[in-house]
Amino acid sequence: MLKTDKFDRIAVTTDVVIFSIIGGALKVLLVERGREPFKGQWALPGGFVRADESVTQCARRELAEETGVVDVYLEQLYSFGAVDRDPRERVITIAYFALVPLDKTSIRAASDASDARWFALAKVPDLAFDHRQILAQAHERLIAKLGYSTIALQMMPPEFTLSELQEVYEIIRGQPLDKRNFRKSILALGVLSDTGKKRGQGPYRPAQLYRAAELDTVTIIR
Amino acid sequence: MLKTDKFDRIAVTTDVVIFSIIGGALKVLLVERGREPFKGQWALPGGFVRADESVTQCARRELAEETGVVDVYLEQLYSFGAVDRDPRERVITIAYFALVPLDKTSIRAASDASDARWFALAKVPDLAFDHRQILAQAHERLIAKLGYSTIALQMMPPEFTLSELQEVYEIIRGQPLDKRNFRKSILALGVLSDTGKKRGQGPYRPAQLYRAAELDTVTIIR
DNA sequence: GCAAAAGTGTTATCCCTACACCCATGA
DNA sequence: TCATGGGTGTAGGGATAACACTTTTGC
Repeated sequence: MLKTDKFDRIAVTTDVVIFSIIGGALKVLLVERGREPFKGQWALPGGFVRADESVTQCARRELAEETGVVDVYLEQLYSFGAVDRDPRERVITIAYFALVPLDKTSIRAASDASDARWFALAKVPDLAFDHRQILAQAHERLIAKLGYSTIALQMMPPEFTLSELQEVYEIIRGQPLDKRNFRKSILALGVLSDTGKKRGQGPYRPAQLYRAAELDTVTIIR
Repeated sequence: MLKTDKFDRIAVTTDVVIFSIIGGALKVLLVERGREPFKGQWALPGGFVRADESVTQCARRELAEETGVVDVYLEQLYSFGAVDRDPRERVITIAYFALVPLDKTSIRAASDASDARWFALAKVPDLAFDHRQILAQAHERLIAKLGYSTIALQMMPPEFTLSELQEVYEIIRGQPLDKRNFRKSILALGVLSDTGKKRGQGPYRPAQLYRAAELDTVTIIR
C-alpha cells in the first residue's frame, strides 16, 4: 500500500447529539467525562474513529455503546475542525445527530445512576470542548427539518396517535399547533397508515393508532 | 501535551467543488491528477489538512492555490469517510463547495493550458476517488439552496442587472422563470440595493445596476 | 351523566402563477 | 425608425390559517 508520507495524520472522532422526547420535553443525552481533559464535565457521547470502520459506522457504534440503542435515525451534522478545539492534540470531529423514539429511551442511561443522563435542552450544563456549539447546530437542524421533512416520525414508537405526533411537533417547535390543520396536512402527505387499532388509556374516547407507512424513510416535502 | 495514544490517526483532506457560471453554463473546476493513484484522471481540487490549520482554512487554501481566487463563498458540504475510498491508505475527506462570481473565473485555470479546467456539468468525465458522488451532492445542495436562500448573489459580480441575476437562477435550475414574477419576489426580499447607475451594452435600453445589500451574507428566506 | 381527550369542515386571507405590452436607447 | 433587451400590473386559483362543537369512552 502506498503511503502519503509527507502529510500529517490527525485524530478523528465522531460525536453524537442524541435527541429524544421524555416527559414532555426535548432532551439530549450527555455523558460525564471520566478523565482529562474536562474530567467531570458533561459532554456529547463520542469517540475516535478506528482505522477499520467508516465514519458513520463509528457514530453508530458510539451510539450503541452509550445508549444500547440500535436502529435509530442517524444523520451527519457537520464537521468541526478548529486547530485547538481539543487541548490534548489536534482532533477533528465529525458530528452526527440521532433521534430516539419515545419508547426506546429507557434501555440504558435513562436513570441517574449511570454516567450518562438525559438533559432537557434548557438545562444543559457547561459542556466540554466545543460541544455546546455542536448541540446548538443540531437543535437548529432538527427544528428546520421538522418543517420540510417527515423526520418527526423517527421519534415515534411503532404505533402512535395523531395527538402524540402533534405533541412531538409542538415540543420541538415550542409552540402549539391547530389540531384540525395539523391532521389535515399530515394525513395529506400520505406517509401514515391507519392500523385499524385503537388505544384507550383512560375514561375517554380511544384514539386511532397510526404507523409510519415507510419505516426508516425520511421524506423531503414541498 | 497529553496524547491520545491508543487511537488511530487518520489522513484528512478537504476537497472543494468550485462552481461558476461561464458562457451561460454552470461549470465546475477540476484538476488533472499528476500522480498515482488515479494519475491522469480528473478530480476535485483538494489536499491534506495540515496540523496547524483549521479544516476551513485548508479548504480556503486549496481553493486559492488551484484558482488564485480568494474571498469567495465557501460552505462545508459533507464528510466522506468510507474505509477504502482512497486506495493508498485511510483518508477521510471533508468536502466543501465554493461559488465564484462570473468575473473572477478568468484569474487562473480558465484556460485549457493549465492542468485545471472548467467543465460544464453535463460534460464532467470520470472522476477519481468518490468525487463523482461529492460533486452530485454539491450540485444538489446548490439547487436546493437557490430555493430558500440568497446564495445566488454569491455568484454575481459587484454590480449586476436583474436580467443577469435571473439568468443565473435559470441556468442553475435548468428552467426559465417569469421575468415579472422573478423581479417582484427578488426585490421584495430587500437584499438588493439600487446603485443608481445604469449599464448599456448595445443599441437598446440600458439596465439598472444593483448590488447585494449585504455582501458576504447569505440569508435564509421563508 | 360527567369528565376527558378524539375527531371533524368551512371560510377568509394570502401567496403564487400566469400572462402581454410599452419603454429607452444606439445605430 | 427600427431592433433589442429593459421594465411594468392585474386577476384567478390554490394553499394556508383561523376558528368551535360533537363524539366516544370509562368511571
